[in-house]
Amino acid sequence: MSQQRHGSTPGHGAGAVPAFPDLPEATIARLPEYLRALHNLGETGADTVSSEGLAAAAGVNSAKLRKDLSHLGSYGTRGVGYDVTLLIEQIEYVLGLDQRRAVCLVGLGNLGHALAGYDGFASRGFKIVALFDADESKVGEIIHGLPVRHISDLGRVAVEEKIAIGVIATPAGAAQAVADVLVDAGVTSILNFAPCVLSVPSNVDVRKVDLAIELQILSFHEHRKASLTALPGGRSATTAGDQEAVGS
Amino acid sequence: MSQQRHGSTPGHGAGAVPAFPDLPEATIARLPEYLRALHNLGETGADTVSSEGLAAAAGVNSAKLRKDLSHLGSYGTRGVGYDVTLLIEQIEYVLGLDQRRAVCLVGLGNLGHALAGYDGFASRGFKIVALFDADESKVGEIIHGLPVRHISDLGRVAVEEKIAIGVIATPAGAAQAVADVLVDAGVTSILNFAPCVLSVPSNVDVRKVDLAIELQILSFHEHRKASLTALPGGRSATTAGDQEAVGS
DNA sequence: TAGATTGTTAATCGATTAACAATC
DNA sequence: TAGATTGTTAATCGATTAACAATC
Repeated sequence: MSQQRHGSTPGHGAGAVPAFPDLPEATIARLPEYLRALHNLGETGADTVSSEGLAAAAGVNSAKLRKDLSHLGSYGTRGVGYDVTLLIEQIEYVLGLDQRRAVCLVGLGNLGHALAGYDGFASRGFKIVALFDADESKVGEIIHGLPVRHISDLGRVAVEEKIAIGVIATPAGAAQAVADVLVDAGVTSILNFAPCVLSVPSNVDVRKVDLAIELQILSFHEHRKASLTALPGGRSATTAGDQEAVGS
Repeated sequence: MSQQRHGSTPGHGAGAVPAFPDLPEATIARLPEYLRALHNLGETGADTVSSEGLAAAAGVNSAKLRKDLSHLGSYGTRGVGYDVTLLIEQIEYVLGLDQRRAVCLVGLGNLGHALAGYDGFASRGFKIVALFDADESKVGEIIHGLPVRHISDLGRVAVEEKIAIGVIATPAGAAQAVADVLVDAGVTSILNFAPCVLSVPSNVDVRKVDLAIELQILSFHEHRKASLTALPGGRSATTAGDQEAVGS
């Protein structure tokens, strides 16, 4: 689901060329998936890829892929497909991945600890530059090469290090206060792992990842499937469904 | 965004009362958020809550909340609001949280280790009952009270322990093989943290959490906001936007 | 009864999809 | 040219929202 409203760019200067494509939220959320698939294809040595091929690799249908890419402009060649390298460059440009963005991580419990060491960040255009925790006994500890600083330094360091994205991995009770400090320090993007709603100004983007919610959604479907098999006309779980790839 | 297609319950037995409400995917994804908000409200001693109040606590607007809840049936009282306890019971029933579901976790690297110790699972209706890894040197290690087993035991144990949900936290290269074993063992719900698309039969639900993708989506918005401030008619990031809560 | 708030309606909006004309 | 595949159109579908009648 989309996680954040964005005021549709109000009143451009008359006649100004829009510096930036106005992409549908659903498209934005899929671009990183296409990018990952393209990187994989590039490693296998492919120079070009058809919408059909890329769509399969990204787990979507080809009409949706072409529609999504058409919002970026016209970077395919009819009869041929898309140039893998060119498309990677285009998507990375739109996603703003041509510049490495500084990330700070707040909260070094179980999850924060794991996030601090997560390879996927560094390998995909992000650099964790600072760690913070409220627990004095953790301050000074070196985690994956970075020292833990006290949360009271967050505001100052966020400005100094030009933090672009703040990741909140604190307990729910502390998350809003951390968000407030981040916002005051000028951070306009927050990734929130705490199970709570954050209140922020409308120019700040928040995305939320809630692991328990993901399980609860799966639980709903388990419940639904169980009730179907129990139903008179219901299809049994083992016979139902054609073998088909997943995604959307 | 929704992550999985669901064949719309085909051909019920004639006249059979549907055992289960057919909820929109977007509604399902919000129910856990409402549930969390309701638990918070319950702890503060509230007996009833209005759609306005609950919506605010869950970060959505009240029309959406009422529409969502109307799909469950009619559990509010006009002029009064919703009974907190009753609504909790209803949502928990629909989400299938009245029965504790057994979860297994595959892949005990950085992230898997953190997930194994994540409180949010146990406290919200799930129980991790087994851990698996391909690395022989990890087998036998006790992590948060559970022994790590070798992945070759996954199929057998998944059946024995009646695993309802498999969580994949392996590297991307191993994820599909793990999914195949889970599916063979009859597991029909998978939460995938590996950055890759899984191919599974259509009766299996997959949800995907990709941390780097979340950052890339935020990066897009950072890029967009930066391009706005550079624009002639653009609003500066610091003056833009009314102070408003986030969500949806 | 008067006030409050739900549940529903209907309009609107955005996303998906199939089909195909454009074009390499 | 013939075959392949994009980019776009238009129809469809699902989700959101404001407004309000129903009703506690």
